Amino acid sequence: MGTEATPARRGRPDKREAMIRAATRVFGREGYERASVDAIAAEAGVSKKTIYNHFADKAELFRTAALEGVRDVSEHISILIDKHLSKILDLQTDLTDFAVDRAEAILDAPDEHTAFSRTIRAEVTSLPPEVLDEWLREGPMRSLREIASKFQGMADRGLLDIDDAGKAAEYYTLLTFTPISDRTFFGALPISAEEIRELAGDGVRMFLRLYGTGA
Amino acid sequence: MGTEATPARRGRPDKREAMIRAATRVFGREGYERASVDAIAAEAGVSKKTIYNHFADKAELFRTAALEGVRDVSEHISILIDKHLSKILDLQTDLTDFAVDRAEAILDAPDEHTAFSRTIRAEVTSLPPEVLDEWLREGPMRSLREIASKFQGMADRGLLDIDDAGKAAEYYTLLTFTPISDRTFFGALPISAEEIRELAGDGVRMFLRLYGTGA
DNA sequence: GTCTATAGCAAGATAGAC
DNA sequence: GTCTATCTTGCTATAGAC
Repeated sequence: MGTEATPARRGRPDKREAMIRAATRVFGREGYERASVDAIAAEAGVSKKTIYNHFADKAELFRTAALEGVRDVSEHISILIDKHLSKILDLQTDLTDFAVDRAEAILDAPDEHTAFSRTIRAEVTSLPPEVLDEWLREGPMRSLREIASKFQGMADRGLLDIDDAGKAAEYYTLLTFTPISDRTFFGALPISAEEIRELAGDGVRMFLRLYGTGA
Repeated sequence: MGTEATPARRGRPDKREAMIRAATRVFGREGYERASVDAIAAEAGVSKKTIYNHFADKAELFRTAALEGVRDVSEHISILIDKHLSKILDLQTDLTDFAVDRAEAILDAPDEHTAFSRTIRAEVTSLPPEVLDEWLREGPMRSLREIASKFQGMADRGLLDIDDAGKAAEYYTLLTFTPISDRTFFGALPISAEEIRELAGDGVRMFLRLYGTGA
């Protein structure tokens, strides 16, 4: 009695987590269509039926992995934002360090989060619009909001010359993250740590030419 | 006698073209795995066997469509480069007009070239590396080279303040094309002509703050 | 070269025992 | 809830007539 007090306790949460982790890896490695539920079950160490007991179908498993995964990554980036953008000692250095850490967190993430995000981007036209919306809100838009908030604080202290903090955060991302993302096809092609740092540093220099105060 | 004088005459070139066009559309609409050779044959108005007579397998059909398609798009962009970047009357206007036309040529292309390019990007990890290399050379890298060449000419005439024309062309693309490409997931989500023009114009203003001479 | 028909297989989803 | 075994579908690729 009472063994199902919380939703999380239904069906052993560790197995559910194993299924989602396996789904993330296999979907990321193979893409949605090529990924077989058999392979996911094998990699999770459960039977296929167990997967169908927890998830209505392959699509629901994918959606669940997408939304839980993007929250994990966002949470990680949120921590990086606090670490690098709270107390600024040197703008060029701190903005570059954050850019490097963020690029590695997104494009070189463990547990195949990177490959899975690439699969999500490949499936935008097949994805239900509301799932894509939620993924964007919980992922890219959340990070953008948090960065904009830090930039506003820097502007208030005279460190940046900004009138629209949201736009500045967008250009910061465009200049320091997108070149790395584009060059590697979102983490699919290899890139050295040195090259990441160089691209991030170049981007920050450009960003400061647009938004710096010379302070 | 002599009906097979040129390779192009083998097997009616119009049918070959129809198959490649159909492949481009179906691969673009469905993605590689979901696209069935049956559907491609039906859309081309030929039987499936005819496809297998011309192409060894589904993968070769995909590769052929990829490389012929990227040449078409590059050719189109090459014409736009000559049209907008040869005689500069007003930098902001000419650079914006080119950015708008290029974005529409790539992200709103007829015959599903846009959707097919999106599928290629989704398949980078499954694609043979040499095919990806050739696709990059014939596509993005070719356009970049041509833009850099025009920028060098402008720098020589004192219109731009540039030391590395290749880098300038990369930043121009990053600032005027990538925001549109990112926002639409490479043409998957709709965007208005006004918004394209606004994003392109903003990007050019940023570009000129980085590379303009004030002339 | 082109078509109709089919072999052979992989994968999503389900049934039924425990 | 979990597993083994199976049903069913849809697809790539081929065979064989014209």
